[in-house]
Amino acid sequence: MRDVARAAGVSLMTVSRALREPHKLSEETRKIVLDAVQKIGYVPNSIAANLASNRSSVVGQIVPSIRNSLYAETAKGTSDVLRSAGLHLLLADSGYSLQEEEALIGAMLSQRVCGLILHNTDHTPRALQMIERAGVPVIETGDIPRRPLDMVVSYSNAEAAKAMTLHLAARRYRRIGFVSLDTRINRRARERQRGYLAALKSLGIPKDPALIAEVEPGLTSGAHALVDMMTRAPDVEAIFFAGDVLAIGALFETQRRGWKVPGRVAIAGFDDLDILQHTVPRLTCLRLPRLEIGRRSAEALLDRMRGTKNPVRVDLGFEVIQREST
Amino acid sequence: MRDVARAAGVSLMTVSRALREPHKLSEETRKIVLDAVQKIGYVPNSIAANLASNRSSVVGQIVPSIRNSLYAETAKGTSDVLRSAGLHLLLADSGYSLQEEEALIGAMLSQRVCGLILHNTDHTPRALQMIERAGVPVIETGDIPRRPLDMVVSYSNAEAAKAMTLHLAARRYRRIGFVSLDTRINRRARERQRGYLAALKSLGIPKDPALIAEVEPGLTSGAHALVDMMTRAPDVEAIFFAGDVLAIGALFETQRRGWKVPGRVAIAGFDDLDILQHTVPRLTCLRLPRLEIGRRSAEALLDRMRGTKNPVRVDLGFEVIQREST
DNA sequence: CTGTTAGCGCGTTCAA
DNA sequence: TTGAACGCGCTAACAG
Repeated sequence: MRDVARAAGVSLMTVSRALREPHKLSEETRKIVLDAVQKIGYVPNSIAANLASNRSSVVGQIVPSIRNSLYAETAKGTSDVLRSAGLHLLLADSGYSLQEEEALIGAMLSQRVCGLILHNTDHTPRALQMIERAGVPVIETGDIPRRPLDMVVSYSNAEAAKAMTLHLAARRYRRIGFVSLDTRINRRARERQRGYLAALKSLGIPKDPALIAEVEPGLTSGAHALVDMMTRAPDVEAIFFAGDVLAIGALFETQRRGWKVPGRVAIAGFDDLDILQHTVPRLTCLRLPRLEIGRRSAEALLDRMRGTKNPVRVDLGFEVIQREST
Repeated sequence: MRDVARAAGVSLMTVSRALREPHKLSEETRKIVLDAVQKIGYVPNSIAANLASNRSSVVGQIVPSIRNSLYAETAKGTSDVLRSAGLHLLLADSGYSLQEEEALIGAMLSQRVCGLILHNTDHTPRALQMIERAGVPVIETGDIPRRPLDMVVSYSNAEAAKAMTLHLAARRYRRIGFVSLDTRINRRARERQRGYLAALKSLGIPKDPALIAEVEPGLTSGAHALVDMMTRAPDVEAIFFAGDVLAIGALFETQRRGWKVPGRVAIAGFDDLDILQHTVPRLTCLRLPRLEIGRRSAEALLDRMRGTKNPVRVDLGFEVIQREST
């Protein structure tokens, strides 16, 4: 920047202003400075700018897994909105671990991110303390917690699971199975199971342990879950796979075995992955606003930085998509 | 840090050393300082540290699309290796645009990233100039260019496509179709087509325009491409879908139409997405080292930062996976 | 509209 | 083994 100032024959401050507040300069001065910037090939050092202004232009986002396209979708939404506001995304992957999340939060705060987006509503005590001390705006995502840390942009897992269960019941399925990830370590799975059970209760259908399973993530796991449940409870009419790619794994297994869907058993999934509208049969599922969660989170963060003090609590809802598999 | 120094009754410098070079302090001093750090809940300001030391702990990575699980895989590899070295990942999405890539490179250099990983081997002149001026180490990925910018960690698209075409020929398919993304704007697609044509030539099979198609990305697009080609060239025996999820879209279309694969037509894909081993039939494809590309890129960057000056040019190769669809 | 002065919070250099 | 002084590249606050 010094070189630019020298080349343009102005002070450092004028260069700084030419780049950040061009309207505050006379047209000619501005032009001279910007020409010099071009000629020198100057690239501003925003880390120095951050230090001086005590603000940064980076937002940190922590997702359970980058490889999971659902979270990639959310990250894409965040990234798009941030970029159009001139901010950047520091993205990290907690591997579904709270310890890892804590470490990442520490690292991000140490980088002085100007906001944090966490796809998680459980946090370690130390993580909570660090966030509080840092005083940065935080968005929680992935579920709607009773007592949010700060802002929330999400849908309700319990509501969504309940809605799908009721939908299946409305289509005259009575023996409805439910498969999710481990509810002990995954709050989202827990909430979904809660929604399923709430639906059964409201329908007056008794809970049957043979119709409830908790499994590892993955296609293979979904296939096994299907076969296990059909073996344990041969009269099961529909299975609601409330996790990741479980439903697809299960559907492929029915194809391999030549089981008719929904003739032999109906299958419903949770997230509307692209692929679900192309399988044979097309899969009934919930549509969750993955991209929108990312976008709205970023927007809420931007609003807060611009001075809004309103607590944000956005429920983006969901939709039941009825296709051929139920 | 000042608070910590005061609480511990030492100078700022001692605090700094306690955190960065603990072995250079007496044990008791170190202990006093670290206790104070704990008590105060101090989080170091690494942006100030970066400014003072003129180094940063952030690596920038630009991929064509975060939503594409192939790139998410690569990003995951990078992120894992960086984290274990105490560095961070600034991830961005160019949307397959060179202009956007240029803008992102500028933004990242302005953040003074300590390294750049680009999933692309074509760049705008201005991007090249900025990178050169900044003097940061760069990794190019996604193909093996003739004249790399700096370091390369990839596989060869042309070699991979050629290998698959030869593999199909070895299985006695003669009329082999080839579907890719737009070769005019996508160098990787161009290289793959080149590999396909090279294989035909070496086999003495003449090129047939009816057997070559360029389409948009997406499942639907793959389905259309299949039908189009089967209509234009009813005698096509095998189709090699060399792009994204095209092969899966095509396979689902055969299921919908009840076409036998490989009876009516054989199908091969490019990337070994998880799902390909679960479809019915399982899809023959290439296995590309997506995760490994990310890991090795990060490692090469780390090596360079530690002072290695060797030019890096890693060809991680690929593998043909024969399954049921061919 | 433009320039001057004083830091931002740390690391580097040297002296103690 | 420890500490003091200086500066990284920029911006805030003010003065002109």
